[in-house]
Amino acid sequence: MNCSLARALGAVGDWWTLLIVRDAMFGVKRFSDFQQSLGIARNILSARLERLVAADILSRQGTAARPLYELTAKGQALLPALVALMQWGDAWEVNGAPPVLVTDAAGRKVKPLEVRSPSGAVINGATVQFSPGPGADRRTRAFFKALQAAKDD
Amino acid sequence: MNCSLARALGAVGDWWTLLIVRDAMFGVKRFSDFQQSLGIARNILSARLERLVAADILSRQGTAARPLYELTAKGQALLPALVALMQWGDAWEVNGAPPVLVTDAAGRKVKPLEVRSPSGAVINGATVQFSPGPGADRRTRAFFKALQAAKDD
DNA sequence: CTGTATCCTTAAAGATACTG
DNA sequence: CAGTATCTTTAAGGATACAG
Repeated sequence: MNCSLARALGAVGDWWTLLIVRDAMFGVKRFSDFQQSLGIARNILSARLERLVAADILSRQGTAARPLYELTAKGQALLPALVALMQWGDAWEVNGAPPVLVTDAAGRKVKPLEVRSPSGAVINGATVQFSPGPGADRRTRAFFKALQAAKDD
Repeated sequence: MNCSLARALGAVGDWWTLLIVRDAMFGVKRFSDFQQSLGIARNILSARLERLVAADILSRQGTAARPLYELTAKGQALLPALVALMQWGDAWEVNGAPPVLVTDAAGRKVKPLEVRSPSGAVINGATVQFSPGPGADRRTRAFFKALQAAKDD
């Protein structure tokens, strides 16, 4: 599919994978620790870790007998997406107080993520616009063209 | 699971659901348009739309015979998460140019999302910290305690 | 047009036992 | 400790036909 989101979901778009990445952000590095933390079956965890290493989101460090799984730069780059989802979950899905705080090194809570234009203005779901980019294929262009035509009605 | 991310994933954590929300952000409103845009089976789309309406992420407008699915405030609040994933996909998963641009109303590309501390300093995967929040249960607290102990080794 | 109802096939997940 | 190998069960998805 000609869409960045679909490609992102292809890499981290299932339940367990994102939770593994979250645990890795927390500092979990060992097979058994992931397994215990997530309550995931061993064979599933094994497959997911393998996929994440193949996708260069995790790297296998330590010894072969006692590996450590650590986030690569690509994996660390998922932080905004992860935080955005956690903040949304806190704001809209959880009744009551957030179970996990995201902070800087000094323990200060991070700010809510906001989409901003180059001028710094906050963009929301009502003001955001989408358009075909330079990498759009014919189908994507046709899709947006039809969408625009429908709006003009 | 005592985690905001898990709850977020429970609501929008499968492949199709997030793509439907993305289409809704684009401005797609009709059953047949979702179906055509995504290439999803009708029964699956039906089930997903129903779930999204039940979760108050979409609302059913228009007539009963010809409904329009529109994002609620809760659905629109997914914009940062969606944009974060798209930006990550563009930066790390796609070779070449981005297929879709996210812009403000004037057509200016939005800035990359960044996690920031209250002081405005950018926080990345290396400097971020996590800690149990007020809503943490015993298990979550024990988890972070064990994690801290492991780091002290 | 917007679904619902069925059937079928495949894939994912869990449990468990075993290996280096 | 860190997996692999198997087996079984369940759920998800797709195709298609039908209904309001």
